Amino acid sequence: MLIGELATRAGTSTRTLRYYEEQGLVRAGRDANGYRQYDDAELRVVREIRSLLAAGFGIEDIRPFVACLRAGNESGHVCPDSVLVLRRKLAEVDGYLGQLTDIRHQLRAQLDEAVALRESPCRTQICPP
Amino acid sequence: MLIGELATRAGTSTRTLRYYEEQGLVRAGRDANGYRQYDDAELRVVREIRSLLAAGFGIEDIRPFVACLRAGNESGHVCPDSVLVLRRKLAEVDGYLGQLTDIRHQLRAQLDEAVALRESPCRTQICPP
DNA sequence: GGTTGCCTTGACGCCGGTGTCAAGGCCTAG
DNA sequence: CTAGGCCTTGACACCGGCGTCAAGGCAACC
Repeated sequence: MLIGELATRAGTSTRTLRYYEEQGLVRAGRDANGYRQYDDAELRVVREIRSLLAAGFGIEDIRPFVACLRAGNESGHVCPDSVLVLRRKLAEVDGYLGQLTDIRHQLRAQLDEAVALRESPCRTQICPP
Repeated sequence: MLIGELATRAGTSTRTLRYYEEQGLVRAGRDANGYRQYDDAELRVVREIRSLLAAGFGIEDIRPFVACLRAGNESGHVCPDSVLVLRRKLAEVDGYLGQLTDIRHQLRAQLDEAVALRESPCRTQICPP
């Protein structure tokens, strides 16, 4: 499988695949032409990468998952190193959730306050020109 | 008030204040030396900016709030334009919250699955060297 | 006069995952 | 022979809010 086909099948671009290879995540053989030749298994790897990236993982975080897949596992997240990353990421996400929730409350409060002021009989706000 | 003092009082750096000025958010007069001279009111403006940035707003989003403050309002979020931005941001934040919540569920599920596999009598995972 | 500490503008670096363009090689079909 | 479609490496652009260094002016004190 050439790079264009893999890109299409994985729903991404050739540029992206070359980047993953540069980062040591994806492996490719070479044809006599110098064209990259991909094993069918790489499709799973690329999909795993894309899925993890979409979930907010960074390239470094993804390495153990790929290694886990390459070791012959059905899924990339069953190995100890992957589990560590999963735990860390879960804690991170919980942190973000907490912050976002606080921010949401603040926004809600400010919005309510602004609306209340606008609807009050005495309109106090002065707007820019 | 010179830039260093404002920076200290606002809890930020001179670089940051110059950047805000470059973005048209903060205003400064000039001494005969060419030194920036700040009005006391700018401290409030800078604090408003910092607070909004911390809440995830971008520079562009912040403009209406500053304009609102400059128009003489007690708070920057009572003007119509600010309210629009607040509404938009609230929706955005809700979107992020939804996504993060989904991701959290996925992480949780994958983590639980991995742990279950590890603790099962039949250890199926094969780990990388 | 020299040192210290403020100020000035200008400009590059970062982070991370791509888009995109350049310049060229390989292969196939007309 | 040529046109077109695949491939190659290399390298710059992006986004946003600064950090940080460079080179120099101004003010005040010893």
